[in-house]
Amino acid sequence: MEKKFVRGFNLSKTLESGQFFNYYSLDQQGYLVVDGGCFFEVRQENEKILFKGNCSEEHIIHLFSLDKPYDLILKSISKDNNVGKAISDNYGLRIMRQDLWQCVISFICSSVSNVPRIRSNIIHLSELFGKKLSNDGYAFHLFPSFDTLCKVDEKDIAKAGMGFRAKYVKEAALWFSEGRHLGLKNLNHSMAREHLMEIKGIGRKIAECICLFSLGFDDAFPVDVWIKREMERMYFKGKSTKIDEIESFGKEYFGRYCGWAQEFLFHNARTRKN
DNA sequence: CTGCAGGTGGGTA
DNA sequence: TACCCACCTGCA
Repeated sequence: MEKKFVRGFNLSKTLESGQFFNYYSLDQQGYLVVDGGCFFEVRQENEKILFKGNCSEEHIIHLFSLDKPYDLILKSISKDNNVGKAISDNYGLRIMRQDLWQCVISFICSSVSNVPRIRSNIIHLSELFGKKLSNDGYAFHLFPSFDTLCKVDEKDIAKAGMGFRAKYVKEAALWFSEGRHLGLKNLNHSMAREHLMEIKGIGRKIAECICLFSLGFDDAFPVDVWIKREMERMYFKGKSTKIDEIESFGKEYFGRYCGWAQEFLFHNARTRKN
């Protein structure tokens, strides 16, 4: 196991916050994390993370955004008691930057769905089409490549249980195999979002998720029904408000790290009792 | 059994 | 532009 000292990081909260789906719980608060073709075992002991796998420390730092100025970010989005409380309840939660292809498929699967089901879709896709590996006496699968999935029949993709989204998964695989994703990392936020929306099954909200959870645009602000309800309650006196209006309010109010504010509010709304 | 869920695309006025 | 509704499937 390699070790790394970390501050302002909570592994469990980050992995289980609904931004990332390809992980398995192991014994002793450990996880197996799969990020595209990369995998590692990881666990946290206070301000130390222990990890072992086929990817570098740099990859893990990038994946968990450990290179970003956490306390500065928190300070910049701490506008009021609503976010302040969400932050203190979830200190250590970070935005990840996961493998682009895996992120695209995960969020295509997210429409009108829920976290357990999205995880199930991703894991089934991996079991059906991803490379099988063994590690310390257990087996798991890498996430299948787009080159693999673009040769698979849509009907077979659907066996992973994503229903009507299977055709969008297939379309995304073809889009990637044509190399359409290659320039994405050089585009600015709004160009990248527009480009992603060329894929059927990716609209505004999912494109923003990919910008935030893979491409590292800290000012992406996806508005789903959870955030919508939460922000209507907090900032619009409970009045039903258009998604566009909530998005522009969020960007204006929270500033260049508004995506991080979104994640804290989202997590807060989703885990609230009752 | 019915109804609904972390959106989107396609159709209509 | 602004609505409406079907869409797979799992789970209440």
